[in-house]
Amino acid sequence: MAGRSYHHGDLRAALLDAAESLVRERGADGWSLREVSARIGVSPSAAYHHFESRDALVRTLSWRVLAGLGEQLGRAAAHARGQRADPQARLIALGRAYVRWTQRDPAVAGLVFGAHRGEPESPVSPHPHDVLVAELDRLVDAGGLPASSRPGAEFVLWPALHGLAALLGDGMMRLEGSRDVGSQAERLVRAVLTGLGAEAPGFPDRPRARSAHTERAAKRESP
Amino acid sequence: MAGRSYHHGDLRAALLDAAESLVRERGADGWSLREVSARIGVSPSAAYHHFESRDALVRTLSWRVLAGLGEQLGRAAAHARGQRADPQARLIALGRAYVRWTQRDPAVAGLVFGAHRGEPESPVSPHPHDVLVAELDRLVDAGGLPASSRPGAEFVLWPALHGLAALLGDGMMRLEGSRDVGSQAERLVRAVLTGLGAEAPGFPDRPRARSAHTERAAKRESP
DNA sequence: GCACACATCTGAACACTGCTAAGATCAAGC
DNA sequence: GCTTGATCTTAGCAGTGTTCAGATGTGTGC
Repeated sequence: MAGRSYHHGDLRAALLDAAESLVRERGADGWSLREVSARIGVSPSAAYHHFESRDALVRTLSWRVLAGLGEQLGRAAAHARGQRADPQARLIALGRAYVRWTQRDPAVAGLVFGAHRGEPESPVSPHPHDVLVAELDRLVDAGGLPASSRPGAEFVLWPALHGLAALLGDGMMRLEGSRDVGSQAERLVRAVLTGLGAEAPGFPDRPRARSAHTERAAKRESP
Repeated sequence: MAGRSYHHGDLRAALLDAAESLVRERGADGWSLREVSARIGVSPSAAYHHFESRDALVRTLSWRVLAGLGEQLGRAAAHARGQRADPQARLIALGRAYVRWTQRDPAVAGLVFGAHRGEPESPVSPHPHDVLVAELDRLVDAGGLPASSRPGAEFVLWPALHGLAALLGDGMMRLEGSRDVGSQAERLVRAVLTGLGAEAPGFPDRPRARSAHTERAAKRESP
């Protein structure tokens, strides 16, 4: 579109797309910026008018992917079956979707997991973490988790799910057959939720944890 | 030692040491093989007589680090206080040690977590995963976990701990104050263990998971 | 309809990387 | 004391991220 001669219609998006394809084809690190440019038919230095550096491109791409994952998780939770009978059903569906995503796209997942080294600034919306937080709140409202266990619960369930996804994604842990992945996620979510629910009301000095994302969001709302 | 003129006494170990220092100083990716060689005072190509490639060096280093972590975790579990009163104390100590390690050495941890992409062959001993498995078995023996919940329990607790370590390590999750990290690990371990313990004996189609490490070990024992 | 300003992209170059191949240097065994 | 083999070096290749001066368009005000 928009003619392909000198000015490329939307080079920024094209770069991100090409990079994502390359990641999928050759792994999180098996590609170069020059290759991305060449695939689009543009000079190697063109990318620098849209991204500060290669790292910046990777970061931006990973934001895009993360937002897409957030939407997926939200949909998965919304369409969870059996919510009536089982209040945990929505979070289980979320967990299954998270883990399945890692397995469907291990290279992209690896890129995302490795791209956020200490840089909390991320305009990701909806952030997967936020989706999980919302579902935990909803679980409390539905009576599936005692309110006394709620504070900081996301900092138990989120790491658990993330760890499962990460280990499955980079091949450090393997399951037999593709259906088992979901079952494993379900077992993990169930165990964590019932474990949290069984906590004594005044659990020993509950730590106040904050995700980098939440931190940013909080800062934006109260300037 | 052994003269420093032409033949370097133990270049292989020296390379690993220098690489580890560089990782600690500049992050998991902020260094080059040439820099490692230069730091030792050796030509850039010397490393190739001891490692097939840069990746091979990284892999070997991460094995070494992982084995060290395994030992740390074993010691932490062994020296856990309050085992008498609380059968979960050993695993909690292990969890605390795991998470504290990530936080003490985030760059090295990042290297280790990112180095095992699909390559399960790892002569790591004692592997952290094995230490955790042994502690779970011991917990069952001590009556702290029903035997019916034991199968595959490591594939719930291990991801949970790993996720917490990974998120804390790369800055995607932050805790306030250094003591809180341990408390968070404790809460997570407790929740997972009591959650697993509360499972109905015939939990829905318990998946058979295998870690890459266990797989290798099993293969070695039954050829 | 035209000149100008601006965003966009190119070409050439720099310093650096992982890696290879051929040869120099040393230690040890006959 | 010579030879063998391991160990390290020198030189160089192809490819990388990044920069910068300049070419090429696109749109705006006249």
